[in-house]
Amino acid sequence: MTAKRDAKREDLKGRLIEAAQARIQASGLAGLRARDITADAGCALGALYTAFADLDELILHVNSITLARLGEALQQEATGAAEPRARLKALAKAYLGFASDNRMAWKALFEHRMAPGVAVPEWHLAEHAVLIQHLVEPLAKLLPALDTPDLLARARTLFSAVHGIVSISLEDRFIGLAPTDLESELLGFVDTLVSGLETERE
Amino acid sequence: MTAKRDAKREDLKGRLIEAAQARIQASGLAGLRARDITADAGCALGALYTAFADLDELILHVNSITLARLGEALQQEATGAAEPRARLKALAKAYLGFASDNRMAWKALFEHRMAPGVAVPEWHLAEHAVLIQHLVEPLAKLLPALDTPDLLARARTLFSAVHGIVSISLEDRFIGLAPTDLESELLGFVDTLVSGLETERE
DNA sequence: GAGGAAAATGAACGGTGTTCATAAATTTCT
DNA sequence: AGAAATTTATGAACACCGTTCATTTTCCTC
Repeated sequence: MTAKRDAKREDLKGRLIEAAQARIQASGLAGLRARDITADAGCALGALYTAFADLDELILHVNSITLARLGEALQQEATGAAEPRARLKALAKAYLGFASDNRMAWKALFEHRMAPGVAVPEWHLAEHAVLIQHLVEPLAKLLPALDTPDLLARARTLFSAVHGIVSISLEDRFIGLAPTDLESELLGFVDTLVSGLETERE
Repeated sequence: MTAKRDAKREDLKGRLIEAAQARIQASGLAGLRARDITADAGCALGALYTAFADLDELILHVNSITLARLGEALQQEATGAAEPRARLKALAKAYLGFASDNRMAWKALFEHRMAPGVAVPEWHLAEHAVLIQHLVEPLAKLLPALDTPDLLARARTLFSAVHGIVSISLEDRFIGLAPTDLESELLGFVDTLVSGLETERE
């Protein structure tokens, strides 16, 4: 029976993930240090490498949890309005809300890069894909003539556009908008795009 | 007369910028090493810190040059078509073309982060703002009722959306589109958005 | 409980950006 | 033009990073 071993191992993994999550939330991905994480988790520096292959793998697990939380936030909105326009706007608003409420964790999702030549694991790519799935259903109602591959492409494009708007606004690179202006700007954008889709359908 | 001093100083700066630019183009921002740059530029390691405050300042100068080249690429397209729809599509296409032709340099524009607590210098923010300016004129034709602040907000939103579509597609995070599909998807997006803007105007 | 296997430890390693006493080069003064 | 003063180039040294590994400690099997 190796119960105690496995339990300790899982406990250590959990504490490391939690510590890394807290550090990311506080100082962002750039401020993440293996020595800080292990100190917070109450273990030795080397213990991190008995639980995970390297820091990247640990970050991937933190991002997994963030994606799950983001997925829940979107799921709540997706079950609300039935009309495609209202639902897409609700999803965009929820995405913006999550991003500004969990700024550092959300930024980590897209800032993190694997070591050169190392691909993102398949299971993590699949978790990202879920974000797009929420858009397919309302888009299908809006564009009944499209087949599945085309719908997926449109959904990915729409997600990318919304992500770009949220992303650039929450960075300091361009002159920022007030949060309330950002929301109305984003919802206006979705409105315009939906109107365009309806027009083209005719 | 301090002519020789200034000339040498400018020459050193130029060689460092050129070396950094080549390294970024070859291995990206993540593969940039102070020792590699100074070796390529033919100077000692410490010389970098007599020409620039730190690596960040050097990267900022490389990004400046990239922004200037991107600006030229957009300028060429901006003087072509007169119709707003055609011009916005030409600009989006040019942006995508520049991004895929200069992938590493383009990525560096948005991946680079200053040290924590240090703001991006004003002169560099201004260089970014130029990207948006190209969109204002065609948008003004499309939306004659809007005042300047609103036009700027719409232009920034449109740029962010196009940037998001290009950005996520050129990364490996989501399932990628073939380059040719990406272009038609992007142009279709601009088409839809312009149609939406025309509809709402009525 | 004894013996063996697995895991935790933290000092040590190689590599990073940055600094700094020293040396070289350039300008200024007489 | 030559000497003194000032600025700049140098690269070894520093602090810090992720990661490794011989050693110790803990846990499982018998």
